[in-house]
Amino acid sequence: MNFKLLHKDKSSKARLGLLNTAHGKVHTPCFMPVGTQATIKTLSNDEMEKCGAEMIMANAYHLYLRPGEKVLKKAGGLHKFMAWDGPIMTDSGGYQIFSLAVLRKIRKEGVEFKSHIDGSKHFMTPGHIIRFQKVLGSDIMMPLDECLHYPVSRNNVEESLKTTFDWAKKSKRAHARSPHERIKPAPCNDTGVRGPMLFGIVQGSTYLDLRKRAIEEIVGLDFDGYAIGGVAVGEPQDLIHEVTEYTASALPQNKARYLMGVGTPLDMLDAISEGVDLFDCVVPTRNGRNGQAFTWSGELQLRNAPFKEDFAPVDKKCSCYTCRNHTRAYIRHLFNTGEILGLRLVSLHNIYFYVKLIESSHKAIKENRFKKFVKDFKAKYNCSRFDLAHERGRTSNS
RNA sequence: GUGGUUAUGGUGUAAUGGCAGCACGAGAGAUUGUGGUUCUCUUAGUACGGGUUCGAAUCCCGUUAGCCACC
Repeated sequence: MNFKLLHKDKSSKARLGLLNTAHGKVHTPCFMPVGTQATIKTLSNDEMEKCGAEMIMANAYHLYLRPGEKVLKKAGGLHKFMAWDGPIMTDSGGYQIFSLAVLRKIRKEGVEFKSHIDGSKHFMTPGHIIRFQKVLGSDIMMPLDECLHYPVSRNNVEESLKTTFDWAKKSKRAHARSPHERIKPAPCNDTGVRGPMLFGIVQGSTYLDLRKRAIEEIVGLDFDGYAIGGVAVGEPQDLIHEVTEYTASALPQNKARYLMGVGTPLDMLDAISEGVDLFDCVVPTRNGRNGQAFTWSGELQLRNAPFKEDFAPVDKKCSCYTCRNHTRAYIRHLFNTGEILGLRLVSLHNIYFYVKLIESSHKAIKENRFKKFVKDFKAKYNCSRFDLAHERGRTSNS
């Protein structure tokens, strides 16, 4: 078994688990920082390890276009290429083909699209993408799927689900056919896992009965874990949680559950209490590069004027490198002057915060008080937002 | 001192006598299987004082300030 369920919280559906991969163990719930192009933007591997990140995410679509299969094969796989020894999950690129690439044509066999970089034409089948992820040496592979944006008609979802299911079957077959020898376990690896895992993806937009059907079909194929896809693609907050809760609770207990592309700290805590184990999201890094910091007392837009002479750390309760050494005023200055260090400092803090938030969740789940943990966190998180708005109101009135 | 010339948001610039516009800046917001990207919104101006005119950033007079040339 690749996934072991260790404990279930008694106050919610939250769970603790252990995911064994060819490159080491992953404690779930786990947040995976996103390193689309074989790098967590602006951060070094050393910094990621110090943050405590266990597994990272990369993207087959981007790496297929650049640097390409030839380079990655010669490099000896993605782990060697980017010098990251830990577990790596790779997204198939399904999402990118539908969000970035132009002129895409979906056929039964696969998808034809033009590169968003140079306009070159490509044709990808589910089999190609599985084989490429094996060249990468991915620990957890994702199959090609179709991710629809919200809102979308029921008819379109039904049609799309047929394609995604068909591609899931083909991915599964391609995985079974091709050998695993490209995975070389890390020297210290004691998980006994040799090959890559393949997860199945559940789509179905916000139609719960279609989700139900998709779950039955995908679970019937028996994947190593299951992903909830097509969530947080433009729908309102309450729908995100309704769909997540429904889908998570209908998935098998003994397999890892991965909520794709989510989310904010609040989204993650809600999803954990609904029984989700894995997350990836660009928010801590992308928003970090735009000056938004996540803290135990709320979100800060560090470019905002009130921080001009604020010589406190980003978060008093945080012990990351950024908070131990620098002030809000300094970081605001770096953003205002376009200095690269600003992007790095906030990205670093946000990743550290996300990892620590998840670690605190582990403790709370173990002690069966996760529901209260979430309630307390939310109270402080929203309270701070109010305080800041209140302060702003006061300064503008005076 | 004399002659010439110029003066438009914080900055740089538009506007045959007829709705003062643009860019940057500044202030805020958005971003969920990556956009260091982009988008949205807000802010703020005819140097000062007179005159001509239905109507003046625009024409006339004066003041102030800057720039150029000549004593």
